[in-house]
Amino acid sequence: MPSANRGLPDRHNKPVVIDLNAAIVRVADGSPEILAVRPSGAKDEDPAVWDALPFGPFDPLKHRTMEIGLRSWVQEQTQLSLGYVEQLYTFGDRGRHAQEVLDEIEHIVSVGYLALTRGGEERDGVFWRSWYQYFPWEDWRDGKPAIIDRVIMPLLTDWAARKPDPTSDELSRGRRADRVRFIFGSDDGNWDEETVLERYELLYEAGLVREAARDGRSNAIALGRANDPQLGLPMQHDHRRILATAMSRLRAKLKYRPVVFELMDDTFTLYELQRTGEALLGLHVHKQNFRRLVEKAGLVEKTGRMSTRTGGRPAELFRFRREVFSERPAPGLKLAPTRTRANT
Amino acid sequence: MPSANRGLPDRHNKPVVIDLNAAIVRVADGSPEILAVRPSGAKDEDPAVWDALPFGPFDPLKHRTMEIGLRSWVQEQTQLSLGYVEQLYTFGDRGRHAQEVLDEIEHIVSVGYLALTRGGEERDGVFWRSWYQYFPWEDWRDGKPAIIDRVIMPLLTDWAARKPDPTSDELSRGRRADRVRFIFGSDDGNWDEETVLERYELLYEAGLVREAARDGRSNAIALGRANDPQLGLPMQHDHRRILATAMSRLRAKLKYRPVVFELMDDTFTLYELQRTGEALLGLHVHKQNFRRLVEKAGLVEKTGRMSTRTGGRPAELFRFRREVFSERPAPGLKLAPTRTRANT
DNA sequence: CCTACTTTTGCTCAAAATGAGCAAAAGAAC
DNA sequence: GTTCTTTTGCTCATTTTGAGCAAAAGTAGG
Repeated sequence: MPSANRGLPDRHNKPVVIDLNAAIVRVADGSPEILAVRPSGAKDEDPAVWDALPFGPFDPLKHRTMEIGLRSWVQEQTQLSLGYVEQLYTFGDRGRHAQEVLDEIEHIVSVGYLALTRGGEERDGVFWRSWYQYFPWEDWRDGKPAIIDRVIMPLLTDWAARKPDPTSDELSRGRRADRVRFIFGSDDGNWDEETVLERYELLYEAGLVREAARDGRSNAIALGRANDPQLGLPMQHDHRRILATAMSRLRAKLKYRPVVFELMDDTFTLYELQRTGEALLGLHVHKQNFRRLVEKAGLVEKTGRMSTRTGGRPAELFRFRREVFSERPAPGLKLAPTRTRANT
Repeated sequence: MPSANRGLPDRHNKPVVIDLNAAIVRVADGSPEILAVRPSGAKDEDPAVWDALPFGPFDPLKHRTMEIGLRSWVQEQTQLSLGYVEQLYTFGDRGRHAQEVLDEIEHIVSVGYLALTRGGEERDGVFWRSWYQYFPWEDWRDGKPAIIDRVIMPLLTDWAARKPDPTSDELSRGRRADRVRFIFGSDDGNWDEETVLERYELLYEAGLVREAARDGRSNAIALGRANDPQLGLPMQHDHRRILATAMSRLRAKLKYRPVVFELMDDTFTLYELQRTGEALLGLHVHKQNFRRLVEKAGLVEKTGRMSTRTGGRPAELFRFRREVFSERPAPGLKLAPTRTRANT
């Protein structure tokens, strides 16, 4: 077999252990929710216990691919069978997991996945929570979140003014200010809803999230504030980072691939579709233009039936036009934010 | 420590071994090239020996992150220090690696990376090769590659007409025809240059690439043709799949992030910039519009100097405007293909 | 110096896409 | 009926896009 030769001399790798993590998303009535787990026995309200994403091991002997492995234990753990699944990123940082893991013999590499679903019950220890509870600054549907100007920007500006730790591989001070300015977009005009991950990592570096303190990245000035619930709920391990990655990916993908429909019921009104899009993006869009876009792109087709639960004029029920998959570049929702409020 | 609790009961994962693979890209004079390695001792011309991507182990004890590990042995192996590096995808399929690996005790998970660079010498066993030698059907710069109509489409059409193997999780027959039509875009009009990976996987499934035969996925009818050099050079392991992933990612990213400049010299003419863009996309773009786009996006600035090696009127030399990084959504080249040939 | 040739650069123009608002239609609630 | 709410249809100015014409500024060859 020609392929039997390897390009390089043999070597012995250190064995590691693979952890699969799932950010499972649904949208329930305008709220984008992700499935969280808590250690059995922990009280729901105990703030000292942090949520986790569902996660589990990858056993290459049991499952042919990682995705199959993921589906299998998600099913077991949560009684939920996943539809759309997409790999996000593989994190392998040493010391990423907190102290408790450092002295384990094994090294853990964690592979993050994004999954979309339409529903699923809660059970004890498994429940849905709005992702904006972990990322309060990401929801701009009612304008710029107050938390940004009231808490985040002051702390970040302060952090940017300080000298970076010489041991870090960070650049100069001016850079910090730049990063803050264009990642958090000091003026509203230019909020980029896709850079969720960059924002989280900035907050982590600046020591403004609790995970940073846990990992020994202390920030005396910010320390008190990092416990502020307005800075979002923390998660175990690096799960909040994985969630941020999932949000970034989903917000981007929405625009060029018809993935929203994985989250919709079989039939829906155009406004319901718009609402889930907005929920995910954390932004408002112009209603009439949204409708024009969706119809012209041929993403939906009329069912002929009407929905009466609108409160106003009944809305036509639509369904996803599956044929778009056979029409070349299957498009998404090119949602552009509206700047004007008051457009109901 | 609150984070010390784990969401789930302890479990014992099977240890696996992590392989890092690098698709290292440069563009030399209109040719997009990737760095390939051959086993030392193998003759360059021997077609029974397949190229590989540079790859190496990840040792979590030696390197803090996978990316650092990657950079380090790429440096050792190829004397090349990488600039831009981006993680692509983690492949964990059992049986993905050919037979020779199946009886190894360890399971291998391979993480693919894309890296961009400006040059670098060749050494024995390490050399640059146009990526279109591995993917001849991806270069549309001189119109639709003849190979598609002459070899690929007939074989695929034939394959689509046959019944899928009942053991596979494939769908019905009509689906196959659909997939062929819209992934390979039977009529030119709708070639999507970004779906490199989908096309490779289709060819793999249909048994039209040599790796498929190696992995035991036989296709009697296509078998003779899979050795046709026009179907591209094979690579060891799943390296051609990783390369396809890299091409897809790079072609997509080009359009929304200023990554081309990682491949350019310090100063360049606009046409040189266009040529590398075209080389990567495998398409032609309208010259005047390209210039308009690039200048209006503020991606470049004049240096004042001129280039005389144009053969015609001297061209102004430009440089990348680094400030774009501090101006919100750092844009890319929104290259749209030209349909008209003969626009020089 | 003059004449082709080549390539860069500037500009125009029609067609399509985008962003925003006005207003009629069709129900529910009272 | 009248009022309120929401859906739906349409218009309109502005930008963006795709494509082509033509002048400018060199080189190469006589």
